[in-house]
Order: sequence, then structure tokens, then C-alpha cells
Amino acid sequence: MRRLNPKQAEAVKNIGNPLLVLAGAGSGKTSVITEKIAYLIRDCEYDPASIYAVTFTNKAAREMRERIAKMLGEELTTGLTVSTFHTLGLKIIHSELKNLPYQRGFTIYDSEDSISLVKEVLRIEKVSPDFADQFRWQISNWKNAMVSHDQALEMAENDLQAQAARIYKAYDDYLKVYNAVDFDDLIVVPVSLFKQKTEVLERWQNKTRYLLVDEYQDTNACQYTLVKQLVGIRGAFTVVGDDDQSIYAWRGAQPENLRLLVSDFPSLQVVKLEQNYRSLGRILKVANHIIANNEHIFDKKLWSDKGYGDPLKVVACDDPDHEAQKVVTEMLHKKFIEQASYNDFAVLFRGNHQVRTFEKAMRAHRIPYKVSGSFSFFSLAEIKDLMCYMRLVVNPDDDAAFLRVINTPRREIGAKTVELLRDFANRNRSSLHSAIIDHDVSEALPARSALRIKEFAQWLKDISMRSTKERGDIILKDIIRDVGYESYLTDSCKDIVSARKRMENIKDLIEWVENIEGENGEKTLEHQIAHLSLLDLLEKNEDEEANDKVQLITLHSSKGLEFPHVYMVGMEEDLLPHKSSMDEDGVEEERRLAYVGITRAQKTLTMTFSKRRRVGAEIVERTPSRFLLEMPQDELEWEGYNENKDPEKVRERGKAHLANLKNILG
DNA sequence: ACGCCGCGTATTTTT
DNA sequence: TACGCGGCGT
Repeated sequence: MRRLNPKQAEAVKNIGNPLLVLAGAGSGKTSVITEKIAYLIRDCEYDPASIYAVTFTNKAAREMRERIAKMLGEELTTGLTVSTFHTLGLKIIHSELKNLPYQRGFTIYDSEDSISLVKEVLRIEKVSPDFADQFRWQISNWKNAMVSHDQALEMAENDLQAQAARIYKAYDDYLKVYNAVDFDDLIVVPVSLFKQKTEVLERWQNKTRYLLVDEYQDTNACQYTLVKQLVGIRGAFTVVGDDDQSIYAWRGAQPENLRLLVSDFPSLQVVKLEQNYRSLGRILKVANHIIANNEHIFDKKLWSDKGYGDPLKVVACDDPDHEAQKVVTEMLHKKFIEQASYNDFAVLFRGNHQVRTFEKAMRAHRIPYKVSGSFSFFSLAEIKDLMCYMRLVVNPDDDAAFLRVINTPRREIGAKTVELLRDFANRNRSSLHSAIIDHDVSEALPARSALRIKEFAQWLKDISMRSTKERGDIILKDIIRDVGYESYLTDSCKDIVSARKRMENIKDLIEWVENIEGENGEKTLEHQIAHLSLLDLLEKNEDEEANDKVQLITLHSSKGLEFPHVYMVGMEEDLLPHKSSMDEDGVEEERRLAYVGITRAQKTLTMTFSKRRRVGAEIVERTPSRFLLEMPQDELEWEGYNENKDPEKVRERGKAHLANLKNILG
């Protein structure tokens, strides 16, 4: 507690009111949350099991839990909940299963599964699958905004919207048939349960003596409702957030939840954390300056007692290759001068496609680099296959899983057979598996196919039965053996090396399954698979510390990170701010994105842009980002750009180019 | 069942 | 330029 500054200490000790902590970038918000939890348990003698701390990512939850465990020791933290919103939702659903229309072993559909389900609905409704992504997006929006099927239908203003509403309902009906929930449902289902059953809500309210929410500006309407429900009128909670770092409105986050807090809880107190422990003064000055162009609910100004630092560099380049070249040479120079290591550097960009150019340049100079966020363990084909097998064993009605594995490894069940089976199941309004088990499938299929299908269904039924008693990792090993997955790998992989690699991945998966434990130490597959679906097995060998690498990362995923030396690249109009977010609200979010980027830097910040860039097929002249021109020019050092930097002029030039382009294209 | 070709399209990402 | 997807041919 002694390490906290007065504001932080105030935020920790204030437990009598609903509390909003406005935590600027680098102001030590994680310390506040962890110290507060420790304070509640150690000094106020709260039962750890009555404290709930909610984050958005597994990583944040993990780090928080570790820090608290270090502070208090294992005994004092048993029962404490530090989890993501979704894991908390899952926990509620699990323990209230008897009040819900789901069976044990229900499946959690990830975004890919959701898309395929939407496609399936479209197929049945005879709508072109081209719009599956848009329908999926719309459904997700409706769920996050808590719009019911009926409301969606009522609100529809044209045929397309009405159609979307019907697909929304059909989609949810199918989820029920498959005994499955999607990611959004993990929040939606508890919220609607709490709405319907007051006694259940009260039970949870009594359990929840204190609630803490991290990254509050990223909550959507549904998540905020869950928060309100859990804290009830007692309002024993702390939310921590920063409206200036709200960069996820495009996926449903509602930064206005900050404002709503004031009206929903009149006794709300606000503590601002404005002292920044990360960056040198000049960087903060530029950051403050640029974000001041946005509308604000609460004013906030970061300050630091560290030194002032060098002017920020702005480098104009000819094209992206030149840009990458510039960054690389500048970086190597700096590394030498400052005796820095590679992991002191990060390159931040707006869109993933920008990364290629930089990868190329890094490789050419033999600079070790890491592209973060690009690798997902769950996207590996072999992991997906086995995940689907496990899902299917636990929940045979999971058609998405069924379809994935029915012919993997090959069982001579081809597309035609599957097609017939799907139609048959549709006619019976049942899942694929129950169509085979509960109905006479041989009337719809040729004898040979029917036999194959029945064999598979029978195997599935048997192993399903065993899975309720047996440990999950044993079931998984049995699956691998029964279906002959290993020989399938060695047969289907070109070389033995990649087959081995895949087997290694599978071993890792088995290990993960072994290590997941249910509430009472249960290790049934049913519990393990549910948690596994929400886990991020992103960084497989996290503590394998051969990690001196330059980070190449998007602005979005850089949030929460910090680096001594930061390069923000592609600082051009139409890229940052991105051209598809040019309506007024959109530009504000883009500005916050720039703000997030700037505030990642501890010591130096270099910003680059290309004067020319290929967009689609055409090579387009580019102008520097308006954000560069909004910055206090005294703090910047421009290189390679002598044109007029008056914002009006630059914007005009941009428009002229655009008009020119339109002329050329006719 | 599989592979090839041509077409259309092109932010950001977590659970 | 690149990738993903649907259609078509083997």
C-alpha cells in the first residue's frame, strides 16, 4: 500500500460507494485493482469467495490472479473469482443449469462455428451465403444490445432487416437443438435468466459482496446489464476504465456506459489517475494535445515526473518498402547507440496487411521479430479436429462438430451422404446424431452409407456414455486411438516432420485437458471441454525466454503494452484515420487509436508514412495523417517532407488527389 | 474426393 | 497483390 500514490490509495480504500476509477494510460490501474482486492481480503476481512473481478482477456485475468496470489498467498485467495466476463457467464450457466433450457455438456460455439451455423440457416432458408458474415454480425449486435427476436422483427424497416430478424430467430432455435451457446450467449443467457427469476438473481447478488471491472469502457450493453444486476442497489463495486482508450466500439463496446454510470448510480464517486509512470513528458504532452480534439465526458490530463525526452520524429517515405527500410535502419542505429535489446522495440500499424512489408525488411536484416496475435493454437487443423471430437463426445447433438469430423479421418462418408443425412435430420427436426440413433436412417440413405453412418453413431454413443465417468484426458486418448488419428496424420502429411509436429501439438492439447479442473476437482471431459473453449492457448511456450524480438503488432492489440522505443507506421490519411471510419464518430475512435499508440512509448516515438502506396490495383498518392498535423509541431522533427503542413492545405491536397483519381477512373 | 482456376474483394479482434 | 471461395473438371 505504501507504493501507491495518494490517488491510487484513495481508489483502493474507497469501498463505501460505487466507484469509477478513470485510469489514464500507464497510471498503474492493475496495481489499483490488485491492491484493492488484497485490501478487501486482508484488511476488511471479506470472504475471497464473495469477491468477483472481471476482465476482458484471459491474459489480463491470469496476470491479475498471479499478482494477487503473490501478495496474499494461496490460502487467502482460495475461492476468489478473477475471470473474463465470458468465463463468469459460463460459471453462472453451469451452476444454474436446472433453470435453463440446456443439457449438461452443452457446447460453446466459437465465431467460426457461429458463421457455419448462419450459413446452414441461410442454406435452409434458400438465401445466398454471401451475406453470412453480415448476418452473423447483425445477430451479434442484437445480442449485445439485448434485442430479442420479436423486437428485431418489430424494428425492421425493410425486407432485408425482417429477413435478418427471422434468421436471428432460426439461428437461436438451431443452437437450442444442438444444445449449444455462442460466445454472446455466455453473457446474454445469465442476464435473461436474472431478469426472469428474481430468486436466482437475489442469490447471486448475495454471493457478490464486491465486484471489480477492468477496462470498463469496453463493456457492451449486455455486459453492463450483468454488472448492474450483480451489484444490485447496494452498488458495491469499482470499475476501472479510460474513455480515451475506447477502441472497440466497432464490435459493440459502449463507451457511453461510463456516462450511464453517473445517472444509474447517483452516489458514484470518481477518482482520476493522471500520473503516468511510463512515458517521458514530451510524449505525454503530444498525447494530451491530440486527444483534446475529442469530446470528453471527464477531462483528464496525463503528467509525469520523468524527464522530457527527445522530439518525436516524423519520417516521410516514398513507399511502404522505403518506410520499412527507414524503420529498420533507424532501429539498428538506436539499438547500437542506446545499447538496447530487440524487445525494447515495437512497430505499430493499423491493419494486418501492413505487416508483410516489415517482416520482409526484418528478415533481410536478420532482425528477430515476432508478429503478435497471428497465431492461434485452436486454428491448427489437428487441434480443431480433436476439439470437435471432444465436443461431440460430450454433446452428440453438436452438428457443427459432427460435420467436421464425420469424414476425418476418411470413413467413406462423402458429401452426398452427408447431404442426404442433413435433409433427413431437417425433416425430423433433430440433430444429425439423433436422426441416426432415434430414427430409421436407412430409409433415406443407400444401405452401404447407412451402415457406415450407423457404425460411427454407435461408436459415438458408446464413448459418450463412458465420458461421464472416465477422466477427460483418457477419453481424449481413446478417441485418438479409436479413430486412428495418428496414422491419419502420418498418411496425410507430406513429410514426417510436420506429422511429428502435429503430434506434438496434440500432446500439448492432452496436457491442457489434464490440467483443467472443475470446481470440485472434477476432471470429466464435460467440464474440461467447456473451459478449454474459452482458453487462449496462444503463447504455447510463454516462459521459453528466447524472447529478444522486435514486436510487430496492430494498434488495437498493443493496448495495455509498453515499449521503450515505438514506431508508428503508415500514419496517413485513409489509413489512420482509416477511410472506412470517416464519419465524425469514426474519426474520434481513430484518434483514440492514435492516442493508444502514442502512449505505448516510454522513451522515443517515431512516426512514419508513405507518400505513395498501392491500394488495390492502383498506386495512390498519400498525405500525412491529420493526427500528425494536430500534434504540437514544436515537439516534432519532420524528415523528408517539405510541403505545407497547414491542416487545411493538406486535406485539400488529399481531396484533390481523390478527385484526380475519380477523373482517371471516369 | 480433390485440385485447379478465375473471380471478387480488401479495418481493427476477443471470447 | 493476396487470399478465400465457389464452380467445374478430372
